[in-house]
Amino acid sequence: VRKPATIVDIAAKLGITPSAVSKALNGHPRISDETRNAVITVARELSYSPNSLASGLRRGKSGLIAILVPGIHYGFFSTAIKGAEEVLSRKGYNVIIAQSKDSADLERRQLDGFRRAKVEGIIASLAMETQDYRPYTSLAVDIPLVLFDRTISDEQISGVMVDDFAGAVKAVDHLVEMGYKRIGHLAGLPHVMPFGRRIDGYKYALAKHGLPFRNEYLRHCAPSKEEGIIATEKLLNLSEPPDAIFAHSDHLAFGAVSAIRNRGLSVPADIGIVGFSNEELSGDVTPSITTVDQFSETMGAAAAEIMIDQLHHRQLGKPYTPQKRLLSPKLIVRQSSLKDK
Amino acid sequence: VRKPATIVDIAAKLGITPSAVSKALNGHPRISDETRNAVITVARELSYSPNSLASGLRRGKSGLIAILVPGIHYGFFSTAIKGAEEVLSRKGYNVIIAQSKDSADLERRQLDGFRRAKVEGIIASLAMETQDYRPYTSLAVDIPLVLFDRTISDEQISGVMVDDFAGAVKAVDHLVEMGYKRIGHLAGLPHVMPFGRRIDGYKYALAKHGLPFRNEYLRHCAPSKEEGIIATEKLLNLSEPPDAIFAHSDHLAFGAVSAIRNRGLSVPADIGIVGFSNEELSGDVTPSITTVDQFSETMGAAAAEIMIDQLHHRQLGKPYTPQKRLLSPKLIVRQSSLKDK
DNA sequence: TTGAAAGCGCTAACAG
DNA sequence: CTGTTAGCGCTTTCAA
Repeated sequence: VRKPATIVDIAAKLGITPSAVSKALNGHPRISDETRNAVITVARELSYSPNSLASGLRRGKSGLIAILVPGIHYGFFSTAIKGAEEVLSRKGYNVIIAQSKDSADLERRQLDGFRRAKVEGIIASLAMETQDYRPYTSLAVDIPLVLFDRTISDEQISGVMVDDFAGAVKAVDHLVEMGYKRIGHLAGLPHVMPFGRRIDGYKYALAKHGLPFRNEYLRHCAPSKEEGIIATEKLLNLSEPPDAIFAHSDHLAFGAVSAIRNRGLSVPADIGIVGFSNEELSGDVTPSITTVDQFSETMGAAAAEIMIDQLHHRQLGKPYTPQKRLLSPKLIVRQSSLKDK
Repeated sequence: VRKPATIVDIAAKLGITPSAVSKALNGHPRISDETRNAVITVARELSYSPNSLASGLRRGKSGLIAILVPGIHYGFFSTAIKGAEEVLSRKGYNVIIAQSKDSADLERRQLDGFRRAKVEGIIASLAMETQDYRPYTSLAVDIPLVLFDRTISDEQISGVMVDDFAGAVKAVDHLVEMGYKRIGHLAGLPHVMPFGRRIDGYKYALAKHGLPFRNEYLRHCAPSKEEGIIATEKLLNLSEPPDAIFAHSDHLAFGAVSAIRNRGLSVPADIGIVGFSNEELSGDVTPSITTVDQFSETMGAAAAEIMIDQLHHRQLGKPYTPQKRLLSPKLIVRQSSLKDK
């Protein structure tokens, strides 16, 4: 295990000083082409690789950007990470990731880890459990922060989200158009912003169409198939069960389909279903699931772009006004809501 | 934007030296409890956060471990990353990730980025395109490396994989048991180790059951639904088409089902299907897909554990013998292969 | 155009 | 038990 070459080694070999080597390597203007080329040649010979811990320490820049998500394995988040990673690595940053597992405590610890690693910026989506936003607001004072999807409504923090309210309205509008009249909602925890917005949109759309909001048609659940099954069974047990369900995630929608079929009922003939998120396989199941696309990859990329912009301002010492980007969701109509009227 | 506190600030406030502070903070034995507690108190007051660039530079340890995968958004890889991240972050490492997008060139560049970041170890799965393994073999000389799933058969490099040969045999055995006789294979590129092994297992199992291997029953394709459709149509156009298909990915299996149904044929009555990987929704589609589970999360976790072990040896200056871990895949029988005999 | 010198924040001998 | 000193590899004035 030989020691990696440093700029001192290169300097020694050429009989010049490390500072000259540094300048040559960093495209500094005040250096002769001759020296520069010589340096580059020797650097290659010694297979020199810059030590970014050292340059980071010196310049106060680690070249690291962190991404924190509840869980890497969820289709939505992994796709968002993909979108962000591509933008960030193209700009020369290394991307560090961590998961909160929806725990406020773990989330804090991961943010601490980022702080120690001296990341230049943090892109994050809140843990479901998080209700105390101070770890984020205080973080944002020192480190550029961009939240996505599960954001907070703080003017000082940049955020990217989809218009969840509009998405929910589109979903309900569509169900009404298809002739469904008693529309239930498998909702998320209302304090999580996107979930709350979806609930608001659901209520708004019902009212718009002159449909009553019924408390027993609103069920809160975590976004898993299992919870979807349980919640749907509860709905089906009502004396007057819904004839359509708007689920706040596709996983819930899968559960709903499964519960409905277990009762010998059919989707979409008896009960219509619309999900949310457009998971990878939502179009491949039978019946295929009508859903609201959130453009997760675009969200990740947009968050990364805002981060780059913010970093750029900071570098120039310019003041930065936090950005809010709102993407327009898209309804994707598939079999699960296509009632034959 | 105030400057973050350093150990010098803490030392100044207490009238001691930075080195004493360092010892107190790192649980060094030669320090009085009194001083230690005082230091900890002041550290908290100043909301001190260690600078791991500085300590990393000094100690030659960055606290960073890198994971390189073809694409973060594939269910298999994101789950493996999740498994690895949990082990690594529990051990106090920060995890940096990058994707090769199956390009050998990008893969190289990402590895370079890791090298600059002075990561302590690299966990990777090869790009599909990669046939020249030198970037990895030469890397492994300097930096602990663990490959998973898409590995190379180099004794000097640790690896974690599933027994793809056995998995393929299980798949074919099962189809034969169900009464299928003309079994085709939607295969991957043979130079990618797991895909090659699956082809070998397929051939071996055919022979074991006294079934002929027919070249026209073997089709190479990338693991996507689209390619699955195309390849399956080719198979169906044969004068004597297969009555079962073993696909090397679930996505291909989805495509196969779709192509078969388009011909007015049924799965599993006319043609049986077995996939590979157990994607998240493979049990939820109709018909549900029989598949071979690879335990992706376990693979990621195992790779991380081997890495920790390897790092541990290195720290103690002990020689390390590269580990190979082979997980046993599990056949999950679902509707797509359940022929009514 | 190049060199000399200082220092980023921390740790590890070694001395006291 | 605590302090002194030196230096990890790099960048950045400032001077030559």
